[in-house]
Amino acid sequence: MHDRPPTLADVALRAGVSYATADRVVNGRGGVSDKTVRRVHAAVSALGYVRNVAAANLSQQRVYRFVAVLPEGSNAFFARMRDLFEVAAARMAADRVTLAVETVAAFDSDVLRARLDLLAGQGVDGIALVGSDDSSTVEVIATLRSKGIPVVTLVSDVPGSERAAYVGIDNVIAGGTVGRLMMLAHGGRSGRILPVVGALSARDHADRLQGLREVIGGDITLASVIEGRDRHDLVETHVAEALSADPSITAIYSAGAGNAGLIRVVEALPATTPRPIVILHELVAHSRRALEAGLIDIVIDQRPEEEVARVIDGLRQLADRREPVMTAVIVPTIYVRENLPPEHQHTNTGHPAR
Amino acid sequence: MHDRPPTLADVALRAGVSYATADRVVNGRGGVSDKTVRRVHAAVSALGYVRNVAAANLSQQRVYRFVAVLPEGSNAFFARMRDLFEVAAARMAADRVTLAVETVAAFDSDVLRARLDLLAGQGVDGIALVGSDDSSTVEVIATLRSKGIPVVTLVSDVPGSERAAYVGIDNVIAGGTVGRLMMLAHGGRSGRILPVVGALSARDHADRLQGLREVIGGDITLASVIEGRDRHDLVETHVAEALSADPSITAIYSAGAGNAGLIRVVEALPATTPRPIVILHELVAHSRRALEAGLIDIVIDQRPEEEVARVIDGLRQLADRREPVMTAVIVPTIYVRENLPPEHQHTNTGHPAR
DNA sequence: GCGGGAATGATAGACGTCAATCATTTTGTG
DNA sequence: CACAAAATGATTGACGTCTATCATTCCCGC
Repeated sequence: MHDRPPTLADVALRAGVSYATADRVVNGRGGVSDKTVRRVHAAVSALGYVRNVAAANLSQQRVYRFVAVLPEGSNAFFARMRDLFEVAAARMAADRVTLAVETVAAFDSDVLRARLDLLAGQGVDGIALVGSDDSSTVEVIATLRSKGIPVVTLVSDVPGSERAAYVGIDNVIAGGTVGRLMMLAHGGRSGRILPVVGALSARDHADRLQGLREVIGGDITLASVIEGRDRHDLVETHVAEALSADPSITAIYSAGAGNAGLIRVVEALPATTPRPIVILHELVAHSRRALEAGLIDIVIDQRPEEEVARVIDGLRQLADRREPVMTAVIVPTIYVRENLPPEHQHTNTGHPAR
Repeated sequence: MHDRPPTLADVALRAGVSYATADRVVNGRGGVSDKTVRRVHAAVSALGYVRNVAAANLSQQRVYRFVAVLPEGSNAFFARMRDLFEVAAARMAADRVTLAVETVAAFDSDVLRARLDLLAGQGVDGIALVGSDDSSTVEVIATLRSKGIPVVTLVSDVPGSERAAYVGIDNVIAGGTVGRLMMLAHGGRSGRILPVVGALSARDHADRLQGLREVIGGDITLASVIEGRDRHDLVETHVAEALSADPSITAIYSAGAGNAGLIRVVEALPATTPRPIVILHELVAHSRRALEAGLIDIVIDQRPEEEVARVIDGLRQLADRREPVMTAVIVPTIYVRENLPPEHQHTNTGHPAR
């Protein structure tokens, strides 16, 4: 028979107490004798009672207000992330969760601070932001926290801050993964890897290089690091120079952005010699095309979809004061030409109301 | 100000109609003039109304009853999947979704059929099952469907059946991914891959081999296929034999189960010569340990966690008659030693009620 | 055994939607 | 203009939980 799930009224009946008492127990309002508490708990587990969250949320008419702050600009990765947040926001509207996506000038911590201060005054239940490694951000997070607004860092952590959680990959692990693949691709032969980063001072890029170094061994060496400022044009010229200057280079690892430039260099390489092994980060339009065209070998991706999902999940848990919240480590994913996920749609796929 | 999300009453007011009429429109009950329909729709989008699913579910007191049918036995992969389903079931109880996990003797379609017939009579809202390629299963699915019970196939599809969706990897793609990695690992040199499957008659294993064949080229050849019946002992003896018989083997690809035997062989290999490249499927306890120990190179995983999540999602959508449901293609994931996800906990992490 | 505080009971309104029912108004047709 | 049919309005109870208030019973120390 279709037995409906037990309600709190059922529990009260079973425990031989009134609804009010059962409610006092399950909601921890106090003023109930130990004996009765035990009786109610026994009834709860005997019946397998779980409170109906739909009803609970309805009665409390709880509304979650979250804000995601992303760096603005044309960077393909963050554009995708913005997109993902917006899709997620649309889908969550039905659950009374509002998620506003904001952009601030990248790395301008004053603007960020001003914006966050403003938000703090408006009853926001949680904030997700892309961390940067300066003291100003640490302070802002502390301020928000003191006002009871939890902050989740995303993609890049703010070490030493009071962020409730970090959602993103461990960049040392990502670099190590690349190192392992480089070892595999060289198969015991000697080789020389050309590392390309945005800037060595950027924490995440440095971490990736470190991870790489920890794993490679044998006859694999590193050429001197190119700093491309994450700009296509600079990466292009510097990599082209390095390749012609050092013919012993067998592989390229780009730990940062500006990969369209790198891809152009590879494309222009003479077809006579085997091209170097190329591994780079983030599956976006141009890296995807290059992978499909066989210009590069592997893309390491941090799965922004999953990051977005976890951020929202984490924010919701925090808003419900349901600690502890896990520091969700996302593991970097390896894409080759064959296991690419279906191309991402730009259209907002909102569910029609039935 | 904290404006609460608009309710249907707000929409009605805005549209200048009664609540009843607004309800008729949004729930498609008919009997409303076109003009009014348009007015209501305009109000809906003007206010950004989204129906409160919590309230809706509450009023309808909808209970979803799903069943997942998995093959029984000690197979590590399905044991993990069972686990995942059970954890998911516990977590979903709060949402009035019940998910029963059942096991039937693997590949015994008569038992499966009997079980499913029984379930069909008991008001189940959806069934997930691991497909097999026989006509009996096709029939059962058709019967269920005719009774209005949607079926989702999992891990292995039932081609030509009326399943509403398939959740799992495309095995040709998985094999192709392995092929690409094999090419990369051989780096232009010649090589010989030893393929190990459970049985060539198994659709999924054959697909994986086909995918492999499509991608490899150059000087890479395939040794003759070993059929290990997915049994550790058989795999162990056959692979050991093949390796000593053919010293030109540079790589092993195991498309099926029984990999503990394969790992034992690799472990026993003399340390003098470089060991072959080893790629196999499914991240379970023993494959994980082998990867960590450097005995194997790569594990291809189908992310059972994601599959479980999608199955449940899909079943819910189907139960709500919210077609069309996507045939969710899950992309195989590549694990090397460095990017392994955190070890999976066997404990049920149920959320405490607040 | 009496007073007082603690424990428990009883009950009601609110949340937003769904699914009814019945009453009333508008519209179209001859 | 009358009349039926179509469209719309008005209203109600139910879903399960939360929160609140007030009434009642219990137990303890004196």
